[in-house]
Amino acid sequence: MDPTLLLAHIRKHVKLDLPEQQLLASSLVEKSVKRKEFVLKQEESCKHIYFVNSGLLRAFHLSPQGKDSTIMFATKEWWITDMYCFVNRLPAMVNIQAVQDCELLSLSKDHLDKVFSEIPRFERYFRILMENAYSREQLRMIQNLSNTAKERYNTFLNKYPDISAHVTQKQIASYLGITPEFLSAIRAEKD
Amino acid sequence: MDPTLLLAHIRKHVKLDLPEQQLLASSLVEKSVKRKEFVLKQEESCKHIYFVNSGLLRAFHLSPQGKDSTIMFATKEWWITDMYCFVNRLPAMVNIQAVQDCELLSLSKDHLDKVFSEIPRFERYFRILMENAYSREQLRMIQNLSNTAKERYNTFLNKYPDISAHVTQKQIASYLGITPEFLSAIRAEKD
DNA sequence: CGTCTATTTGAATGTACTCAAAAGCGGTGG
DNA sequence: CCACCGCTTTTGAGTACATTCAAATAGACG
Repeated sequence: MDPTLLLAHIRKHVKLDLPEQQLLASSLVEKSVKRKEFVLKQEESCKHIYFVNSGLLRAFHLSPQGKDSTIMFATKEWWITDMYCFVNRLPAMVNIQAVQDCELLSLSKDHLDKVFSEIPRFERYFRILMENAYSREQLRMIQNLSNTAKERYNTFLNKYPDISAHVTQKQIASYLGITPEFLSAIRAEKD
Repeated sequence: MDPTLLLAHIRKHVKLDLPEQQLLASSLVEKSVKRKEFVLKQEESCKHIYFVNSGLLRAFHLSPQGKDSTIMFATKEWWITDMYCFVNRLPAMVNIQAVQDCELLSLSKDHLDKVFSEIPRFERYFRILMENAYSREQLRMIQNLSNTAKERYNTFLNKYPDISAHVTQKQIASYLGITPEFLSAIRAEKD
């Protein structure tokens, strides 16, 4: 169990003393997942949130008609879960699957609540994370509403070069909300 | 300055003692805005977050081409600001305008940070708010990606009956990411 | 090497947009 | 109180964007 990367990430936002770091570390469980393996499946209960030490994950929703919509990708230093179902203790609406082999730190809802109570500065760290996550979603919403598919594709490439290099076009299309065929056509346009 | 509604809202999530309530109240400034008046304009600096005591507001982005995209509506008991620009102290990307006459409580970023430091339980309240806001955006994203305009329209009507009753179709269309003409066509369909 | 999936290409279709014009509705001033 | 003005909503025709389906090609993995 190596919380080094997480502690470094936390340090960018708040200071934890040594006992706090140890308490946090004791709440974490290491989890390795292989490429294509699922960390969470739709309809399952979503009791954990994951910090990515290495690798790449994709969160996606499957509609009743089978349409695949990518909610987010998560790489090194990102937290990922089905937040809605995690906080409300409801069955998951999204699948989380490894795109590459991953090393994760897993934190259960019960442990998280305990850590919040015992380490107010960790709750601050999380408040900041949630502000950023909310802001990011809002920004994505603005862009989805006001830009064409082509513009959204270029924005995605610029914003997440490391991610776009490791996921398939099908997965990017699913993130942009278009079909793989149409993404292919967009890419074929000169410039 | 009447923080009654806000204190009641906070009480649903955390307990504040009397001195904490008073400290919070002393950080708030009452603000009345008339129908059509702007609380925030794009490019301005976004230094405040607003709690809605009464009335109805709309946050929207105007693209360089003049396309109007509604980010959110806020009614009684909602907080509203351009969160991305508020937390990062950047010029606003969204406009916030009163749809109806409003009574607001305004809280500056500096005061908010001070309140976070002095009242950890208020920071918890905010952490919960941000989790909910993030979850809600994520849910909206799933629906925007996987549902047709007609389905999104029906979802909106069911989810926010009080809002849909008070905003124009043009504003709903802008929230759904479609043109007013197309929304009109959707409504005209039987069933 | 063979199989499975991703990507490309193309034709036909459907969904949503633009533009223009008419009809409806609400607020304001005479 | 009514008439007018401005904005919203509706309607329709023509167009553009994006999807579906099918088939061919290319890549990745065991």
